[in-house]
This record gives sequence, structure tokens and C-alpha cells, in this order.
Amino acid sequence: MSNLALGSTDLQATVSLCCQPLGKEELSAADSEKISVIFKALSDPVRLRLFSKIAAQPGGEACVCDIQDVGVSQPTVSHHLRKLREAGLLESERRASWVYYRVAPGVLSAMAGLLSQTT
Amino acid sequence: MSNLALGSTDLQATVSLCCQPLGKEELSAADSEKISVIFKALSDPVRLRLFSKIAAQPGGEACVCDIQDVGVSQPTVSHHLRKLREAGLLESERRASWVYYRVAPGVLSAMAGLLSQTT
DNA sequence: CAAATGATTTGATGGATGTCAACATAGAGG
DNA sequence: CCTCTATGTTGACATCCATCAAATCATTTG
Repeated sequence: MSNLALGSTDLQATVSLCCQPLGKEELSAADSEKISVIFKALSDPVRLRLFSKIAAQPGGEACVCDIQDVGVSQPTVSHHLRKLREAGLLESERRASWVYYRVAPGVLSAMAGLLSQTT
Repeated sequence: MSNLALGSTDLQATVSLCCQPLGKEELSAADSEKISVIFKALSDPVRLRLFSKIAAQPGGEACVCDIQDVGVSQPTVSHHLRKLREAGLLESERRASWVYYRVAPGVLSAMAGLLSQTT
């Protein structure tokens, strides 16, 4: 593994550019496929917790070693972080011995936009 | 099956009352468990499409017969609608021969709040 | 280089889940 | 009642997925 965009989806293109808010216009089959990937990434309690730990980090990023205490083994943590990265929700970068994860830019606002009220 | 609240989670209590936005404070293990249920409900393409069809309905509700063309069999549609209801995302009501589904009140705004930007 | 630390990958396994066919239930209308 | 239409439920099955142990890769340090 090497750099930021490796194996990740362009989430901004996926969410921001494809869809009206859910309450405004129904999703096409294709868009549903794309967006469900994002919800699926957050559908596991451990993954959601890891994502929240990173999102809530003051500096906006967290070392894997700082977020490992979620009740599962370290390989499992790594597996979940990979899933989050592949879904386009996280970016990762190696600095010296450590790998840092951060929320991909635009992710939170894109998802909030999808769920925003239109009434 | 009979009425609105049958087998459903109180989603407003689950989402609105438990959590700060993801970018603000990390979720507890318990809250992660609760909220991941909601994401899981939307993690299937067919379910997400059904939910979007209902959410985008002008009157705010849809008869099952109006949203069945999503590429799977009728029992499967029924199964997915049940999952969405059990997760607290939808409510259902029988009127004459037909069953109507609508988005549970507060759901969209609660989820949007969870993902709202805090920066 | 060798050892140690941090992180990912691989392989295996038990459990969860989406799907359909068949059957059951509910109401409408002869 | 009996039938037709609209939904929901059950049972079976194939696939997906979370998890861990073991092995591997990457980087620092002795």
C-alpha cells in the first residue's frame, strides 16, 4: 500500500455529483448501487466507531495505533480501515513507522446533503 | 402485522438524543451499535432504492404496489420493507387492500444532524 | 545485518444475509 | 362462501462477511 487514493472511490463524484437529496428525487438503480456502498461501509459497529474516532480527532487524522482499542484484534482493525478506505470514506498515509488515516474531504457534507430536508 | 410502531426502533431517540455529530465527538461502543443498525438498513441497493422511492413520493407515502419494480421478487420486496421498518426508518399502515409505507418522522433530519459539519 | 515495532495480507471458519418458491393471511366483491 | 388481488411469512440455499491466527511487509534502531 502506498498513497492516498489507492483503491478508493471518488466519493465526492459519487455522492455530490450524482444525486438529489433522498426526499426530493428517487435514486436510479445505478446510483443506489453506488451509494449503498457508502452506507455499507458504516453499517458495521466497529467500522462506524473507527470512523467516528478519526472524524472526531482534533487534527483531523489518527494513527492506527491510537484507535486500536475497539475490542477486536489488530488485523481486524486493519481490515475495517481498508474497507472504509475502499469505500472512499478515508484516506491513509504512511509517515515513518506509522500509518495515519483521515476522513476524505467532502465526505461528511456530501452525505449530509444526501439526507438534507427538502420540505 | 398491524400498526405503525410494530417491531420498530424509536429512531428519534436513537439518533437525535444520543449523539453529537460524527466530526465532533467519538461514538461510544453502545451508540455505534445502535447507529450502525440504521446504516445497515440502507446498505443494500434494493433497500436504499425502496427507501428513496418512498422518501421522494409527493404525498410522503407509497403503496407497496407502486414501488415493486426494483428487480427482485415480491416476497423479497416485502422482506426489505420489513427490515427498513424494523430499523425505524419506515412506518407502515394498511388501508383496505393496500399497505402504505412512509418515512418515519425525524429520520432524515436526525441522520443529517449526525453527519453535519462542525468546522 | 539483525532485531523490534507497526501495519497489512492470507487462509480458514462460523454466522449473517439476500434471494426465491411455496404457502399463508387479509380484504374486496361477486 | 369462494375467488381474486395484495402482502406477508417460511424454509432452503448460496453468497457474503467479520473475525482471528499466522505469515508477510515496512521502517526504525541497535
